[in-house]
Formats: sequence, C-alpha cells, structure tokens
Amino acid sequence: MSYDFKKIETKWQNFWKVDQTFKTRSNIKFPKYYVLDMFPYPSGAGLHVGHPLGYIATDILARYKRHKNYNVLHPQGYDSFGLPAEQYAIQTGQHPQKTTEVNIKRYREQLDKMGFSFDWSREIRTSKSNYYKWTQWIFLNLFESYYDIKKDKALPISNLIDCFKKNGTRDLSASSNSKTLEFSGVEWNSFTEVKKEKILLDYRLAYLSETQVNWCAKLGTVLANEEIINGVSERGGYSVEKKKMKQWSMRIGAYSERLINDLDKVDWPDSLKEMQKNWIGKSKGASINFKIKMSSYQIEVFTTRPDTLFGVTFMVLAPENEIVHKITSKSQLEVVKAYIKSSSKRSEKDRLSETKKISGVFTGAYAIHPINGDEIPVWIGDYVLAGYGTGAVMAVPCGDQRDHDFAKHFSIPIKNIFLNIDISSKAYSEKSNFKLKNSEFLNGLDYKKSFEKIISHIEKKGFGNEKINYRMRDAVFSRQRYWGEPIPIYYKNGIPTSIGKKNLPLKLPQVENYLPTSDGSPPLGNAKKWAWSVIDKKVVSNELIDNESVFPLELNTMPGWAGSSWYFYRYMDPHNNEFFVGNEAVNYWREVDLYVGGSEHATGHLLYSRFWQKFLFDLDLLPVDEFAKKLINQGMILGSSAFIFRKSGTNNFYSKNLINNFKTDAIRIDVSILNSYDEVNIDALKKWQPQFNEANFILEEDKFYASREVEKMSKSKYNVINPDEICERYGADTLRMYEMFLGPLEQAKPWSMSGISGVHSFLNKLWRLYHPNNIFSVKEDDPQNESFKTLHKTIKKITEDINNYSFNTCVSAFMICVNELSLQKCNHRIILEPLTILLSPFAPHISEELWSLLGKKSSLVYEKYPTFDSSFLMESIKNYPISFNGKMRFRLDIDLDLTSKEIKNIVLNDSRTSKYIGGKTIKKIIVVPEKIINIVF
RNA sequence: GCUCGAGUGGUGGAAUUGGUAGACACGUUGGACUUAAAAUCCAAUGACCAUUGCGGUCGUGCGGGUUCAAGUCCCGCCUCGAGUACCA
Repeated sequence: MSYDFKKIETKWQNFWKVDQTFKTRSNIKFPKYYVLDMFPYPSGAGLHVGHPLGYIATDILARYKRHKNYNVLHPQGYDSFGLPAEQYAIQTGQHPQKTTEVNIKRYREQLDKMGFSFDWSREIRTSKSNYYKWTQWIFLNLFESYYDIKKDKALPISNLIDCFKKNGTRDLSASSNSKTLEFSGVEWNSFTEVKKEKILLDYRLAYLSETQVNWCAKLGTVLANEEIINGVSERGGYSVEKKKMKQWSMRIGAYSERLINDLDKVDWPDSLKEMQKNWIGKSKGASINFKIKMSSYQIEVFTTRPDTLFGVTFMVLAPENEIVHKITSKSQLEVVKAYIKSSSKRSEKDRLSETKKISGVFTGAYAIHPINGDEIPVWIGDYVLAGYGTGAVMAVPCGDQRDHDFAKHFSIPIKNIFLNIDISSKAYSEKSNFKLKNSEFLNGLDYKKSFEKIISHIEKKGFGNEKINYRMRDAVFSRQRYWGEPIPIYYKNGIPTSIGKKNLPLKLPQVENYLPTSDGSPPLGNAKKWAWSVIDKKVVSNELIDNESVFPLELNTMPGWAGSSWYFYRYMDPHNNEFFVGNEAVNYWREVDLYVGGSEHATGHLLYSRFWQKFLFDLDLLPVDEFAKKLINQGMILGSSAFIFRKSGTNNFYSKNLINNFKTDAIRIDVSILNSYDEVNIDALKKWQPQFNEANFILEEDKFYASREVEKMSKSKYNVINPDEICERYGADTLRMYEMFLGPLEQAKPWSMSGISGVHSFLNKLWRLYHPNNIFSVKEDDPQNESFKTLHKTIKKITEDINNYSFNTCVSAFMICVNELSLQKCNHRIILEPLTILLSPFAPHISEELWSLLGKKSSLVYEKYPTFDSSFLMESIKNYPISFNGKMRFRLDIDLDLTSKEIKNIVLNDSRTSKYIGGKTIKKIIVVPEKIINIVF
C-alpha cells in the first residue's frame, strides 16, 4: 500500500460533499472569521495554475481558523456579468447565458478537484436575477440620494427637496455637476415638475448627464477610465476616442476625501493604497478667475502654483472647453474651428503617442491679469485636458516645462520671476530653493510664504480662493451592452424615473440579437416585448402595452463592476428575499477579515467597492465604512513560454545554442512539448501542428532545445499549465503545497515544474513514515524528547508563519519536521495526531486519511474535534531554546572583559544552558554584547 | 518624468526584524541498494587559497557612513519590476 493520492483525494472529496463539512454554522456564539477570494469571471479558457494560488492561501487560513474554533465564512461565486463573459460569448457565437453556465460548470469541476473548503451553499452569481435585484436596488438608492458636503455623508434626495422648498440654493452644501445654479425657495416652488426633476438630477449620486466619455467603437460601448490601459481598451486592446454622450454616472468624486483618509483604517498593502491615492489625485492649489477683455465672460483656472501668478504670460484652454466659442475673435474663428475639429478626431492613443508634438492656436481674445491688469493672450491647445480642473490653465512659462515649450514654440514672451535662476533653456519647476522677483508684493518670498500671501490676497479681493482639486472623474455607469444588469429606470416626459424598488428585479429580456452596435444604440432596444406599464406598476415582459401607458425603459446596462461592488455582503445572507443582507447576519459578520486577490483591481473594483460601502454606511444600511480589514495581493503565476528558432527564409529549425550567426524567426510552441530540460519532443511537435512535418531539425548532441521566456500565462501564448493535469499526476495536496512553496504569496513568479517532485516526495515520505512495510502502524508508547522537540518547533514555526501569511516557509518547516521524524524513526501516535491537524490546512486529503487511519472521524470539523491550540505546546517549548542546525542562542549576563575560558565556565554552569548542552561537545561560543551568546555544537 | 517596490549561490527562495548569511527545495557530483533502470536512502555542494590534520581569505547590485556587530539602519548612485502619465 503506497501513497495512493488519487484514491485518497476522491474518497475525501466525496466525504466532504456528503457530510457538508464546510457549511458555515449559523451558531453565532463563536468568534467569526470571514475569508474571501475575489470571485472569478467564468471565462471560456478554464482555470490555469495561476488562478488557484490565492484560493489555496485563503483555504489554508479558513481551515486553520476552523481548527482554532472560529466560525469561518469562506464562500465562492462568479462575477458572471460584464464584458469578459460577453466577449467570450460573441467570439464563440453563443448566447452569454449559455456560455456562462457552461464555463461555471467547468470552473466548479476544477475547483472541486483541488479540495477547497468553500461553502457552496452560499454561491452567488451576479447574473442571476435574485442577486442583481439587489444591485439594482442599490442603484436606486444611489439615484435617490445626494451628497451633503457639510455633514460629509449621503442623504436621501427628499432632504434636498425640503431644503429647496425652504431656502432654495441659499446655504446649500451639496455635490453637483452644475454649480452656477441659484434660486430661492419661492422660485423653486414655482418651477414645473420637469424643471425640478432636471435640477435634482444634477445632485443625485447616480445621475444622467451629457459628458465626455471614452467611446470604444470596436467594443460598441463606453468605458470607464480604468478600463483603458495606455490609450486602448483593457479588453481586446481596441482604440478609444473621446465622445460626448448622455450617460449615467456615479458621483464617486463626492467621496474623494474619505476614500483617501480611510485608507488609514485598513491593513492593505502600501503599494495598493498608494495606487488609490494617485488615482484619486488630490492636489492643493487655488482657483483664480481671469476676466476677458471687452466681454462679460471670465475664465476660471485651477493652479497648484498661485505663487507664480506674476509669471503668467498667456492662457491656454482645452479645445473642448465651451467658452472657446464665446470668446474667439472673428478673425481667428476659422483657424480655431479647424483646430478643434482636428483635435477631436485624434484618438486617445494618438494623443498619447504624440505628446511631444506642440500644437495650438490663438483665439484672438485677451484676459486681464487680476492684479497688475496686464493683457494676456488666450490660446487653445490640446495639452490642456478638458477633463481636469476647469479645462483651462494660466501659463507660467518660467515655472512649468509644458508652458515653457509652448511659449518657445509660438514665440510668446517668457517672464522670469525667479531671482538668480536661469530659465532661458528650461523652466524652473521646483518648489524649493528660490526667491521671487518681478512679483510686486511677493518679491523676495519663498514658495511657502508667497503661497499663503497670494491666497489671502486673492480671497480678500474676491477673484479666487484656495481649492483642492481631484484628478478622479465621476465614474461612467452606462454600457451599451447586452450582458449586464438593466438599469431600473424609465423615462417619463424625458425625465429618468425610478421604476420603484418593489418592482425589482427588472429582468434582462431575451433578445434575438445581443451583439453590440457600432453606433452605440444598446442591444436591449432589440427586445420587442420589454416595456413598463404605469397602470399596474409592473414590469410587463410578455406583451406590448398601448403607447399611452407605456414609457420607454432605460436601455443601457450597468458596467461589470456594479455587481462586484457589494457581493461580499450577499455571501453573509445569500438567500434573503426581503433585504440585500439581513440585519442579524450583517451585524455578526460585519466585514471581510481577509480578502485576497490581484492588484489589477486596485483602481477599479476595490475603489468602487469602497465607494458603495461608504454610501451604504451613510444610509445606515451597513455597520462599518470599510469592507475589508486586511487585503493581500497575491502575485501572478507567470507562464514560461517556449520558442524554437527557424533560420529566416528557410524551413530549417536550429536547436537553441546553434543560432549565433544568422537571422532567425522565433516560433512559439506549446510548453507541453518540452521536458523539464527544455528539450523538444519533435514527434509531439509534429503531432501538435502538422506544419512541422515538412521542417528540418538541426540537433545539438542528438537533442533539440527550445528557449524559454517568462510571460503572462495565457492560452494564446501556449504556455498554460492546467491544474487538472497536475492533480492527475501528483495529486491536489502536492499542487497545493507546491504553489505555496514556490515563493512568497505576494510575489509574481514563473511557474516551473522543477521543484514539484520535492514537495511530492515529502508527502510520500510522510506516508511511508507511518506505513513501515506498507502497513499503517503507529507506536503507542512515548517517543524520545527529540521527537517532541521537533513537533514543538514545527508548531511554533507554522503558527507564526500562518499568522504572517508566510506559507512558503510553512512548507519548508513541514519538510524539516518529517525529515527529522524519519531520522528519529518516530511513528508515534502522540506525535502523529497533532502533526496531522497541523498539516491539514495545507494537505487536507492526506491528513484526513491519516487521521481516519488513527481511528478518528474527521480532523477538519471543529465540532467533532477539540480545538487545536498550540498554546499548551508553547508552554513547554518556552523551556527549550530553539535550536536550528545545532546552533543555540541564549541571553546570559556575561561580562565582556572575561576570557573565553571563563565564559565557557559560566555557560557550562548556568542552569539553563547546561540543561541543553548535555553531553554534546561545544565547538564554539560566540559572545556578542547585550548578553547574547551563540553556541555551536 | 513622477510614485511605490525589489536586487542574496547554478535556480526558486530562508535569515527569529541589527546578532554565525545561504534554512528548505530544485539542480549537480559521488556513494549504497539493484542484472539494470526507476524509486528510495546516505554524503558533498557560495567563491578562492590550503589540504596530512587543521584552517584561512573574500562574499547579500555599486560607493560611502552609523554600530562592538549591517543582507537588514542612514546618504549618494546603478539595474530591474509595478502603477501612472501633457493632472496645470
């Protein structure tokens, strides 16, 4: 009887299923532990070995905490709405509903094989109507709320209406997209309903507005900023252009400050916090108004350098800025129009790649310097972005490199305001080591002093004020796509109106043609029988009602991140039909204790989730305002792609080391064709792709080698390693331990097969230790102290490492432990029992099997087994010094002036040290100050 | 450009957070068991010098510094990775 992992793993996986071992208890008298993975998109490719990395880590924690008598919530589900699922469906020409189901089934099979302890009774799918009902419900809450700046929280829109009724916009402190509006309470009451609604729309947290959006024609939809990487779409890499469209947006900007500040409350990686801070992009400066000469218009600019106000020699507006049309002089009208037209045609990608190109035109208008009254020419140029600040800058060529370049290019004067600093070749943009000149009352001051003085001056004179600006834009929330949550809004006289929370869910209709359209009209428009009747207040999806009583529904759907922004709360109470999460459940579970997932979600999912969390907290729907206490970014497991080389223009392939002297083409081949020495199996290669049948292979020493390159793991790169294959060959326990052993969880690391045999042979060794002569046997008597020491040492190490999420060192500790026990020939029951428990989070199947061989029922269910707690073992270990490899460390009172002989005597006679030195010969005693000595045996 | 992170044997990576650098594993070499192979076990394995026994010198990207003691702390560079990018 050898270690038959297949038999063992099937046996226990079936047992866990039948036993419902991992179902979360409802008993709430135990402390809770909520450990969560970022739920996957069920894409068509299935899981590769990179996906389970984080799941293994959380599974270890979940199983470990169960042993520690925690009530553990460890759920899993699928983020099944959104672009990835839909793109896959389109590529394979199937309905997304169908592909999603097929993909989920495949994912589940793969996950089950790895022995995860998920509570599947709580599975959720964002595309199921009993889930997205609540996504829509949260949307309606956002729609029915506004942000009160003074109280610094979201409030029901009815509060705002009351405020308008009483005082109009006087004393108003609410976030909105139009700040110029002013009216009295009397005026408000006289407005028509339609006008009132239009005004309110500008204050809602989910609002509809005409905005500049990123339009991706190839995907047929708009994209949020974080869905664009380097000017092209994250999905598919298609080009993106700016376009004005009427879109739903989320007022995340209102939460900017809280999203930054509350990062201090959570234990998340610093790098991730930094990313979020950069993304929100807070900057402190001033808002300054410049009047336009001979006109009533004025230009508001934001600047972080109001101290350089006297260095302004021109102004630049973004081409999209609406004021351009109002101030452009007649003589410049044609060139300005032409410029605006040409810059709007450029895609985001072009704009990025042409950043060095300086372009712009003069508008013919002049602004008046608010202090010295100078006339300042107003230009437009596309280095000024419409989306940031006010879409206008005061250009200070001596203090900003871009302004400097622009001024040089168009021969605009450059005024130097920095004392003894040469700005003839480039701008001086440092905020330190300068004194101002040519700046009237700011002369001689440094940055800090002049900043304060100018702010107080402009505030006193009333042409500006101190201002904090954020880079983050409100998030565009509409997608012109089929596979997403329908937005539960209908249009009454053109005014977006809630369909009513009690009418949810608004189900996604079946349509014949779900493909996106290039003109941006949503596919939901293809639903022939999808309308909403105001008569019975019900969604009628089966028949069309006559025109009078039917209002058009919103046809856009929600973006992929909608459903994923709150799913962690649904797991707490997944079957609740009355509420998105029940009170009792949410007050018990509160928040996620440990969240594990990739850092690629830093500025998307994780930021939006924090936003929704704070919103729901403001409405008293949740007890905490951060959803995850601790977060770990697991590093990606990279693939190691294989290439072979063909001499250019021939059909001759050369082994890796023979290609020095001629030009070659590198051809990607499937990694399964190589062995672990990068040797290519040519027969397999020919079988894989028949094109190689005709090729000649030039070998070195009878072998043909390929070269490797580390890349992201993906199907198209032929470098995918499937976990099923590893499970088949080595077993799930080996896979789990090996993935942990590969390196620190947070680190990106290439997959390699070379170490897996070491982990596998460790499990083999463990098995053999308790199966001398192939029969299970344990000794019932007491082992030597040596074996206890090994056990205690291991317990200490594993406990510490798990608490530090350092799983790679855990695996090492296990290996050392089993090696030592093997040497000691220690197969005593009293050692094996705790060892089995200790091992079970890492290699659950084999430990279950050993546990059952010991005559126990299941080591994994805390109710059935006394809590595993290392503290009693730690008591005894305190009296043992920890010895690694014959080195021992003590703290003793030793005078540094003593001779080595005297020190040796002290060591030998000390009650603590002598106990452990025993009969061993001391090789060396190393004394360092602070009373520490190291003894080498 | 800016922000953050990382550089340790042939390889992946340890180092009790300032205390014998290289744990553990892979790989390599030698040995045992085998007719043989596989599997398994044992030993060696940072570099250099000395090997008859010791032993010695140098070593954590580079250059300085603090300290009895630095992979770890400080200053200045170099390289790589991640994020972001005309953000006023």
